[in-house]
Amino acid sequence: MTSVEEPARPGGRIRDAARTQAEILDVATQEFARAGFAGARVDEIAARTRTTKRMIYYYFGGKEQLFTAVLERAYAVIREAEQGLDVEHLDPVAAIRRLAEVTFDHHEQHPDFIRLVSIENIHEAVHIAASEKLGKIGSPALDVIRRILEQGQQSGLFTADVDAVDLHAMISSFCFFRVANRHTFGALFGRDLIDPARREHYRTMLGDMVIAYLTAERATA
Amino acid sequence: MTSVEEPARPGGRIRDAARTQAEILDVATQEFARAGFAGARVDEIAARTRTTKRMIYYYFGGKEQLFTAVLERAYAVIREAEQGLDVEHLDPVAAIRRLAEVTFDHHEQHPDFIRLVSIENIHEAVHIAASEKLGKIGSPALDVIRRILEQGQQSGLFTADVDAVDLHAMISSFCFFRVANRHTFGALFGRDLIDPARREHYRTMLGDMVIAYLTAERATA
DNA sequence: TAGCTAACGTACTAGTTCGTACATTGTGAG
DNA sequence: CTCACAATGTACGAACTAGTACGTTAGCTA
Repeated sequence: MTSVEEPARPGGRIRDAARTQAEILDVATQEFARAGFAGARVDEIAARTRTTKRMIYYYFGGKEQLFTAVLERAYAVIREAEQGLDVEHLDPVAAIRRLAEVTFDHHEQHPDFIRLVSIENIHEAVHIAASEKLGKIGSPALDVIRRILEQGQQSGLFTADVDAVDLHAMISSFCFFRVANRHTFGALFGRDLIDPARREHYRTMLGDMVIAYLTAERATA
Repeated sequence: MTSVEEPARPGGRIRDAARTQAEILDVATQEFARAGFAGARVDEIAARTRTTKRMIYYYFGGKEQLFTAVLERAYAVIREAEQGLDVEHLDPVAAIRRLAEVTFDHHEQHPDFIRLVSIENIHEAVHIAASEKLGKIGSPALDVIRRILEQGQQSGLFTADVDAVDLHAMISSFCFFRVANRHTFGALFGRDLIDPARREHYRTMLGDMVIAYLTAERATA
């Protein structure tokens, strides 16, 4: 989260377009994640900024476009994390496990991102569809998965014939659910999925699950 | 979904408290699922009912309580489906696979339920916490899982030392993600997780994954 | 059949919320 | 130094929205 924290120059306005925009995005991210799109209040966002509501409309055009901008920046962060993925030197099993751990860690560390994605799904991804930036950016993680999978399958280590997108879905679903559904799951089953005491347990469980799936003897269909 | 469809008696009001309440709940379920809690409009719910907004407040008290009532009924439906689970006669592997399939099918058939749960998580499960009905109802599925797991572990078939709650989370996460994140996933990766053509593929994948995890040789820690 | 009450409808209000018209000031270019 | 425009602030309004005050009717019961 690129947060902006310079103290206001005492007396007189500050004129810094980039800073103002970044600050609006920071606060808007929190507010949308807190209350959903409809529940978020433009006035509330403005109030928690060092600028005014006028600026939100000046820079972003409206509530809808602001939400889109928030989404775009949130996705940029995860793409960046995936860019830094360096697992090509590992053997396929270790590489997949490492990849799963990176996803696990990122989701855990960015609950606001998870909430934004949940919210965007309630709105059937209209903002992503409308965004040029988000439209056709394939995840860098996908390319990595593709290469590891190929290696593992050629060497005969991986028996499953999944493709990269499906494996990505499998890993994401576990990591996403753990964060997104934390509250209802906790309320209904009395178990906090985010409890630090169980963190390693779930992190290992995810890796075990994925590797077990990839390396299991498949019924000769 | 208990839907109400009797034609209105022509001329003159009908007086049927149960029917009115059920109809309000039906419409409210759709409206909340469509737009989230804050996005849902009480007036819109009333308009699509054969009764008026006054009745919503008469029977439910307010928007918040109406949402709670909607949640309560939605959870009652899934509990009912789980009650009908009859897998005790199967061997552990088949039983787990069957259980996963039932979850898979139910989630797919009740997208509104999934959306409501997503929405409730955005609100940090306050309505579940406030509800007496939803507070301490353990899922019937959990008991079933517990028994199957015990069987499988005693017979040495299952090597993993998961407990029922974690296995439930594992199965749910895949099924939930597939429905809940359908839109963003489709928009970003160009793959519709709900495409009927891939339904069997994912249904099998889930079973394979869970069984592989449960039966894999674990590293002797 | 009179009367009582649960069930229902109409019309309204107080407060909110997104968005904008208009006025103002900082600052870099020339 | 000044001038043009980007950046900013103030004040307001139109539309919406949850919730309610008050009046009406159906249908059971005594």
